[in-house]
Amino acid sequence: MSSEIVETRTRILEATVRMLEEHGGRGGRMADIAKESGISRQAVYLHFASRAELLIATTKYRDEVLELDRRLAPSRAAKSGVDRLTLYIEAWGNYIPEIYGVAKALLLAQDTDDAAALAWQDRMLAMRDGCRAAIDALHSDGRLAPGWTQKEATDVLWSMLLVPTWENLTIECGWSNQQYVRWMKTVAERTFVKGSGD
Amino acid sequence: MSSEIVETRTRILEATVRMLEEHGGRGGRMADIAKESGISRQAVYLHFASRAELLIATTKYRDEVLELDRRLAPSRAAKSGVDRLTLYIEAWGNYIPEIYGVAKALLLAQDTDDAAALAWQDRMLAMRDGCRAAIDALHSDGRLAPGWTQKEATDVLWSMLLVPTWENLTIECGWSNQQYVRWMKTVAERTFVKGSGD
DNA sequence: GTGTCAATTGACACAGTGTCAAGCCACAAC
DNA sequence: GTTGTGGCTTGACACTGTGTCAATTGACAC
Repeated sequence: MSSEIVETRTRILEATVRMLEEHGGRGGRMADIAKESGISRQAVYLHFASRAELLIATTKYRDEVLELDRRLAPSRAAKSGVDRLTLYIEAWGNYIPEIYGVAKALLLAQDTDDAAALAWQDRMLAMRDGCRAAIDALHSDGRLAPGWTQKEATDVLWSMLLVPTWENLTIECGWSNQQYVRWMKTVAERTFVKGSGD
Repeated sequence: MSSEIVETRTRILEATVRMLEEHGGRGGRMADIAKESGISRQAVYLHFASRAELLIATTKYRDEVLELDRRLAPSRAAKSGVDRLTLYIEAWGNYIPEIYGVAKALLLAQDTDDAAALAWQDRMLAMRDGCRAAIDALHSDGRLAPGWTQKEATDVLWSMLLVPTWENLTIECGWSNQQYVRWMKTVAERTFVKGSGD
């Protein structure tokens, strides 16, 4: 039955998630993942051609399971640019901790694997689109702070929402995720919104 | 003569810098570095016990050669908190591109090597001190924007000045370094300085 | 000459990825 | 009932890169 194929594949993906979440992206060798899946190391290669491919598939799988699209809906439906901006930060900021393990592994795999680098870049460019949409909405409302071009503002917003920044604030500085979301919103408002009374 | 030891050691360090700058932190295997130094691979191990140790030594070496301390002096001598903040961003922002290759390599080595992780963390904590000093100065002037605790403001400033953010803005977004410095100053002022007229 | 010391050569252990070939086993078709 | 077929197993092996070890060379110092 092909449902068994799917079953094994899914079992590998779930095991990968578990291993990576547990080790924070480090470790999680093919042999470990195989063991965790309850199959042989070679069997993993029957489903995924390489470690990079497995990581990429796991990333996509997580996005589906965690319903990234649904989480972004409130931002898309926002009535004002300011709302769009803060709702986007909220959605993304609450999403990062859920994907951190897998994301970190893919981030690290970039070093040695071009396919992984490309996949991560794709992922981040999709995230950039959300930033761009928020900045564009702000601009349409005439509330983009003076001095910014839309591209520059998008680039900065994008960069400040990157995983390493989140990583530093939460893991290194000990912030809660709530704290992260709250302050990123504040920083973004003060930085990008015209006349944000402080 | 021990001057010859130093000479070889320095030659290795210089070669390491060249290799890492060239490959943007990727590549630069021990064999490559040895070849670039004009000695055998094993000879490198006579001077540095491991790749991680070599990377750490190279980082320190660069800080000395590039006179990081001297570059930070203007910020330390600043009369106002606002000046201290912007001069610090300027110094650090202009320093990153000079160390990027080596920094990136050390950053990547963190994954597999605990000593490298520790060394990088040390390095970043030193950078955090500069951020803290700037925020403290701002606070002393009574110009820290309302809402911030000094720790939180320090954490955010620190995080936004991290190498990956610079990397994304310059390499990914194609910004010039001048552009990076200018906008980081602006973001920091709008975010942290009370009554920064926008 | 003898000692010392940096450096060389070449071999090897080890970890982790990825490949290959042979075989096992359950289930389906005829 | 035997013949496929497909998913999986086992075990061996190639390859890369790090780090170790031992024997040797060559220069310079005393």
